[in-house]
Amino acid sequence: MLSSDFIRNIISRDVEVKKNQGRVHTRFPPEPNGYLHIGHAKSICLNFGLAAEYEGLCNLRFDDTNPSKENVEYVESIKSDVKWLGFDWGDRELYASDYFEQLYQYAVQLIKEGRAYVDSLSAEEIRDYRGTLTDPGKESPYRNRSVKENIDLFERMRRGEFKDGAHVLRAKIDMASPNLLMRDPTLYRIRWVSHHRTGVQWCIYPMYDFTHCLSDSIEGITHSICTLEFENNRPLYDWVLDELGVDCHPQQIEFARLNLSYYILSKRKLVELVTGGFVTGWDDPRMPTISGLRRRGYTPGSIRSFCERIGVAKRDSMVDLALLEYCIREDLNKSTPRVMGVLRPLRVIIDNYPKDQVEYLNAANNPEDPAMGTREVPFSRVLYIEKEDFQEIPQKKFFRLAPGREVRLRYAYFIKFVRVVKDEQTGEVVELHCTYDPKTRGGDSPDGRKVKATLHWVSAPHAVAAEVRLYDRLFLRPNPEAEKDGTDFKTYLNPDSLKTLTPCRVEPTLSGSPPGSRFQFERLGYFCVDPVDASDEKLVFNRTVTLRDQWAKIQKAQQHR
RNA sequence: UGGGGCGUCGUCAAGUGGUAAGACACAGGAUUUUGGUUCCUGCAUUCGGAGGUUCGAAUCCUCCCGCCCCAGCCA
Repeated sequence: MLSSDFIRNIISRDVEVKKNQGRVHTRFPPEPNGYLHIGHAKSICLNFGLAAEYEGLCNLRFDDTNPSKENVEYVESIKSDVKWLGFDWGDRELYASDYFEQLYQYAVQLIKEGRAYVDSLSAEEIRDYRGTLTDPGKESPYRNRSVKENIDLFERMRRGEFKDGAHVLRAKIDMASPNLLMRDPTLYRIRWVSHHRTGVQWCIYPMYDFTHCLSDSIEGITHSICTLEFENNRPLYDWVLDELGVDCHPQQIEFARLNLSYYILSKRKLVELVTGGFVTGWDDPRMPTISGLRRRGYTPGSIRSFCERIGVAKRDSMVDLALLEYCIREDLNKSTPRVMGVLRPLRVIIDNYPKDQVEYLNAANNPEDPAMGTREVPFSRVLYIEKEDFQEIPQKKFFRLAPGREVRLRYAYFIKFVRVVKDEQTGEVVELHCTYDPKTRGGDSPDGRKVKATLHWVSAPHAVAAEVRLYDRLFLRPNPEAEKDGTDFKTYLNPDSLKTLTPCRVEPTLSGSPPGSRFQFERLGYFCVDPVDASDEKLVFNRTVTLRDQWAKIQKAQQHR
């Protein structure tokens, strides 16, 4: 076993002592009320990973007990995201709503045993009766209704004789419990809402605490893994199963949910970003959703690797975004073809290059992997280079193109600066004139002369226009939710999280690239063809992540000096 | 101020009485036709704090401090 964490320790021990006959059966139980995000990926990798490691099974179970917030769009997105991440639930696509009848019968059993009652207090009254953190609650006047009356009322609740909120079914536990969840928790409420799967079949719906443990039990789950905030619910989880005397009593184990710096992983807040138009949708490449990361160009493997590296523990933590970026670079570096594209084009004229000549130069598709072959890149008298690769008055440690300098054009020639042409009005650099050394074809100098920089470039007449979207972190602060003064998290939205550049110039091999295809633009970063907005006529690239950038660090250090 | 959890490097995280793994980040250096990659090197005499037990403590005990969760007919 590669990784060791407290959950795997528990399960290993259980398997060793043949608990559950040595069987391991987990489940991933999303509520279909939003899209999955990278925090869910942690749970998915954990639950499906455990099942795989211990040769067990993992169910996909939708926890769909609150029809007013759930819908099929979410169900479909969740299925496709889990699948995309590389996991398979076989024929075990399950729904808590499939157990509604069974759950109802369990509730009846609880009533018959005198462990549940129909309460007719209003929601506000129930809140008042619950007490506070320090004061015990008091018992509802309806708490001692007879079993017969409770059964009658509960049946009529099901039949639809009452309005929303008229009655609820409550467990009869202990109104003085120091654990508020044990103060007669609600088990069923009346909701005249159509359910995305059961339609109008039901007007009463079971609550999470009643549903979850029993669904686990029904499915034969051995280890029910959830996040820390459910730790308080565990006594209730166990209470329900114990009172009902079910055969299968899974063990609930809680771990800390993921927090990622410069992002937000609260479903409620992500919904807010989507509905408020702060992003273009759930799959906006700036979103930490699985669909957003996918559109951004992240690979399933990189996300799985990330989830392995962050580990599993019980302490609240904030994982550095840099780790996620490390994982995607690591994956893409090995697998992605190199290509040249100029984001902010600056025209360069090679004065001594024959006017109508075109040469095709050989370029490696991936220096990391010769098996990926080579391609021919056209070179001509007029080229584009990156604006930031020229400085008229070079700053310290800048060793790209500048007056008097010679640099290499990748896979092409050494070129030497001749003169700069500026806009008379603005003083802006509009064009460069250079000369090339024909003896350096391919990028090597026969006289062994060295050059300090290699630039990427594109032949102007052959270049293909493209739109490039530069994405950056969504928030300015590492933890936008933690600002104590009550500031709204949206205050810290990064105004530069998206920069759209157009027209950019990319090498001709890129025309017609299929949606979703990934490339490394040399010296810039990893990009993928946007699966939504790109078309045959229009190339659109999303920047997945930049390359590590030593030069950017030097510049930053110089600024701070 | 009730109850339940958690505190090990900047960030994650192993460690379960025998003398602080690993990863990311960071800092140097080597290689390099991507200021990329790769490769070396460095990076917690110390585990929230204070006492105690022990030959020996991050691990056991006591007290203290800090952070998170719970008062939905949400999950």
